[in-house]
Amino acid sequence: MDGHGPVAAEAAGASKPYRKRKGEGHERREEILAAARSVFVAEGYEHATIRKIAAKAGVSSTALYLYFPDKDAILLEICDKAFGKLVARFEAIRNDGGTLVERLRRLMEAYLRFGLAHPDEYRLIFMTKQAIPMPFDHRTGADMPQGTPGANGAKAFAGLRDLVSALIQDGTLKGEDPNLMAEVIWASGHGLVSLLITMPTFHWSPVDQLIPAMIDAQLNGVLRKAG
Amino acid sequence: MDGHGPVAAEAAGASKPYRKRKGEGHERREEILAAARSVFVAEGYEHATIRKIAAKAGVSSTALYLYFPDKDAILLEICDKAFGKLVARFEAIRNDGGTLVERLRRLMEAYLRFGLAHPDEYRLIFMTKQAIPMPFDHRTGADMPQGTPGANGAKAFAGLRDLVSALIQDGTLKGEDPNLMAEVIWASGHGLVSLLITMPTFHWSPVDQLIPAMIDAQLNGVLRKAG
DNA sequence: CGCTAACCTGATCAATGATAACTTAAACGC
DNA sequence: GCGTTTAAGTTATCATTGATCAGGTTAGCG
Repeated sequence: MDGHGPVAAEAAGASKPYRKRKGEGHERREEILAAARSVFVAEGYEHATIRKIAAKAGVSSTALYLYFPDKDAILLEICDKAFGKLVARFEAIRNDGGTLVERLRRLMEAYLRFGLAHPDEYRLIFMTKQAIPMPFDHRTGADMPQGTPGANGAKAFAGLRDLVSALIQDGTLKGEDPNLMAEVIWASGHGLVSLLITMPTFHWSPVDQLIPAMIDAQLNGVLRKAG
Repeated sequence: MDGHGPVAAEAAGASKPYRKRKGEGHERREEILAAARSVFVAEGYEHATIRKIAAKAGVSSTALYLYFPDKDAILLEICDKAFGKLVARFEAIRNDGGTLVERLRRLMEAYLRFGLAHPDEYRLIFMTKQAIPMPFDHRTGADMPQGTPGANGAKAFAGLRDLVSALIQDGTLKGEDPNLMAEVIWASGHGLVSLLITMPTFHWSPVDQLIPAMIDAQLNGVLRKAG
């Protein structure tokens, strides 16, 4: 009992087929992802080991390598799916009512709250040395192949950048280069999220003061007249 | 030859004493720190293993545990020393000439450039899940015991906070709570540094545009009139 | 000399990510 | 039915990692 080996498929009673039918490996893949997800959110990145995930999925640890090249690929896929929700949220906000400035404000708040609500995913996507390839060239706008890990992270940035671009064009926002300004805005938001995640023991001001303070400071600093 | 064991003390020729005299263990401690530093900056945090450090120091891997409780303690001490330079820099800037606003601007730029110049140290202090204890209560101002790991990181923040406090008192800076405003300013700077470190493959605008853009945005957003 | 405490080592552990070689059963052709 | 192929999984095993343990050696003192 060393962590290897399959777990009795279904606790008690009749045994279910312990192996997928031919051509249905993708189901096992999904099961592994689900198991990985639960281990990952429960124990965090570092403690989500291959063996724990395998045990939870009811397969041997090696089975994971049939469906994923390595551990990072599994967790990255989970995180990228989580970011899919943020992208959807961004899309909704961009097509929302209200002025462009109001939308930018909501976008920033959505980003901050999302990061704080999913700290492990956020950390894996935006705070690990294993820099996500980011094969998406947001400068030329060339789309990256769908399904690429990190695609949703890049999409989210593109959403911000497009909104910033519109604000520059109608003269509301200072500066000329939408990429530069979007990078600055992103960085300031990222700074708050990542510091709060990394240093929970620091004596922070209440988050509900920090979030508007950060957004106000950025908007005031970046808009031609107070937002 | 498994990575254990002492390395021939001095490549060729007469052997030097392979053991420190009694009462001179602190020298060995310094040698280990120096070896750790060189491995750390050369190979980065993850690849700075106990065994590599020990080999470079010319002692067995076990010897490291005579002087440090664990691996993190070694690297943290190195990083904290590096941050000592930043603190000194901050102190110099705060006692500098120029207006308070000019000092704040220089402080921010110094922080950004320091982080980008020492990415591995920066990462270990401010970007690892192993949240530094931060036993320093910057709210009450109670000093933490000297030598505590992370002390210099906390000191640096205190330096920023005090400058912000002075700016609020003389009416130049918006807001009321110096801690809140300092946290916002810190976070925005940290965001830029950490993103640049984490995602080197992203198509960033040139750093020499990003740094002033970020500083201008923050200062404009946070000062009562444009800085 | 002989003792003691500081200094340092080799052997070893448990956990981790990953690979190689082998087994089992499902599907297909006949 | 019956063999063959091959997807699906397993067991055994590696190398590496941080860390501990029990012991050995030597400096320095009385």
